[in-house]
Amino acid sequence: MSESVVLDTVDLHILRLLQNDARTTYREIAAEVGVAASTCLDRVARLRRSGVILGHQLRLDPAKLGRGLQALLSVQVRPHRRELIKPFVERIRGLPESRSLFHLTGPDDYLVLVAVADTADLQRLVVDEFTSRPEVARVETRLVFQQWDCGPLMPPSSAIPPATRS
Amino acid sequence: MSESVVLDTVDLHILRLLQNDARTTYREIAAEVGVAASTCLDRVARLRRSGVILGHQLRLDPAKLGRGLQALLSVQVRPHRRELIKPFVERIRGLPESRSLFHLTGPDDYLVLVAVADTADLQRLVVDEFTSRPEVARVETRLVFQQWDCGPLMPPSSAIPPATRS
DNA sequence: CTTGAAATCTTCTAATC
DNA sequence: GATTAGAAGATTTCAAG
Repeated sequence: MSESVVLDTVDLHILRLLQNDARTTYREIAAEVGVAASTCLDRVARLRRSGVILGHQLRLDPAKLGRGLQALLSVQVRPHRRELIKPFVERIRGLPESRSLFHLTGPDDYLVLVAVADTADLQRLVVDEFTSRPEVARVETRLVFQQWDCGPLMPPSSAIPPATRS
Repeated sequence: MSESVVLDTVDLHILRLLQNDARTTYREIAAEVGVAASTCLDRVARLRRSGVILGHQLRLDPAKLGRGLQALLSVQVRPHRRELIKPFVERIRGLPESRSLFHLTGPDDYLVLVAVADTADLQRLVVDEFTSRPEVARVETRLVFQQWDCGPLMPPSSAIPPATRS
């Protein structure tokens, strides 16, 4: 299902440009990469079909939407059994405050990134949606001072094939 | 700089649709929301100018790009002084393995989400780029079993104004 | 905010390599 | 099989009301 895909330099160039700005037009990409616009369309369609491209997402500023405070909640769910964790995950994903959720190794099972209005809002969230729940054994809250997104996601250089594609 | 912005129901409706799929056309949005396409264009341009919309991003599957393993690294930087942390942050952001970086409250100063090929790659990364660095006092590594993105980011209902905008 | 027209972009087809 | 150029169809964008 999630096997690695063979990408040539054209695919990589297109991905780099689109990661920089997902609204870049096929004409611009074509001019930059040096192929026809219809080829770019083809390549992007293939990258979508093969699952490399999962979707196009809008990045919003939580602070501008009245959610100026972000926090990471480390959560222990006990007992850690399927019939308990599935509803837990679905409930957390559905919270309007949740931004992303990780299932991790280590003593803390889950890490939840939340965006809230202020510390009072955070307290309400932690108490009402986490610590007061029977399946939640422990919650550790850390505030986010600052967050950075990193460079484009690229395959390791060892994974880049020498020249042509299959 | 990051003050909250007044959004009416049209803005919110547009944001919800675009967060669902950032490639939704203005015609579709217009039909759904019940305004003219040019109004949608206007609204989106305004949301961009006001900083609510930070950009359009392509979501990629790391596993398909030969980075099938993700991990979270909790890092203590000592001493925690500006002249040390700025280059640290810039270096981490520049690593091809880094996906996002958080500066946090609590004993661990930074949390880094990284995507690597396998555990050998992760070990190399941790040793070469973290533990062997003089400013890095401690690193704790946790693997990501699974990750979920949560629902659209929306303002708290208390922040939604009654009817009209300025 | 809307309409409607102009400019641009996407997408398809047929032909080529 | 992949790519191209060009045409046809959509979409975006602008000007005017």
